[in-house]
Amino acid sequence: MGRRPCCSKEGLNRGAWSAREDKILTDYVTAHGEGKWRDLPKRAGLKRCGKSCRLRWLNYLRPDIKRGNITEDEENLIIKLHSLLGNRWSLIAGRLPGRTDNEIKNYWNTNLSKKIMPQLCIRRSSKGKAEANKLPATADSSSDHEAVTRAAAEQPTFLIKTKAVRCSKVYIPSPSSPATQHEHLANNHQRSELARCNENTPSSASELQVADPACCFLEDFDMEELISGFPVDDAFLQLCVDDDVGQFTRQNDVVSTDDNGSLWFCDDDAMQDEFRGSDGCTESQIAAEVETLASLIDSEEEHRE
DNA sequence: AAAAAACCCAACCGCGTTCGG
DNA sequence: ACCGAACGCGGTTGGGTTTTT
Repeated sequence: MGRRPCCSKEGLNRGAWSAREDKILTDYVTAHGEGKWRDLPKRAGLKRCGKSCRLRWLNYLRPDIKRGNITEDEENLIIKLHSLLGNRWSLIAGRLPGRTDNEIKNYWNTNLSKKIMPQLCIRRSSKGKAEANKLPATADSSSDHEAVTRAAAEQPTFLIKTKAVRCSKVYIPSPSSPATQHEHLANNHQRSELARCNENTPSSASELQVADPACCFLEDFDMEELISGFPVDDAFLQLCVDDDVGQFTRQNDVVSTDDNGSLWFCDDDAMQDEFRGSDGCTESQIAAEVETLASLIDSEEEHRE
């Protein structure tokens, strides 16, 4: 059974939006608020798919949208966040007020990816691609591809794997290495702060100042996702079996430890091996990155005030 | 000046996740 | 617990604009 299309495409406008359509959509959303995108076109009298309306509103018409002129600070933040989060554009955009995920994604693809990884800069153009499609793969093009793959593999990366792709495992590195004893999560107080963030309990500003800046920064991230980069000890293990955090063990995942004492919420040995064998990303590197990011954002917010 | 190539970004598409009945 | 609808996300495409030849 195929997926039902989001709407009937027949008789609908496609492509660029006209000023009149923009006005209709803006007026409608201003009057009725966001949501119910599927019904919106009919109610507003637009010949557009609901999805298209949503996208147009979120990426272009919203009043708080900031357009163009990405500042150096924003650029640095994007680079930093991308190194931590990868292509999680919506998360990155969430840290850049007024910027949309689409804008950041485009900006990354057209500007930053070249700056960061010039060796990966193989132009994508519809014409070029059409040409490429016409031509059989040459020795040169395949070696280019290999070079790109190699460069990508060699590129140091400190990604926080915020969402498992086709896998629900959560990997918690071993506490045994000295590097795992990094300061800002080394005591139970801070760990409990972390747990509280996870409960989505609103914390007062003063409370948050007491907590680790990294924790404050992490407050509105999905802690279940981010926790994969943190060390584990007995107290944390206990948290895992408590109801509040017990969600880590959902979906029939099996909690196990490996030879290094690392904790796995996954019973797939092959995947564990693959994950372990990936890059050399250490907990301390992640911690340092998060801390840097936290102070960066703090200073940015101070600057705005 | 014209054609081709490159660039840029809005919009589309399909899939995964969340929500509500 | 299940299922379908709605939503949200990230990858990709298409076409307008700018730059190069």
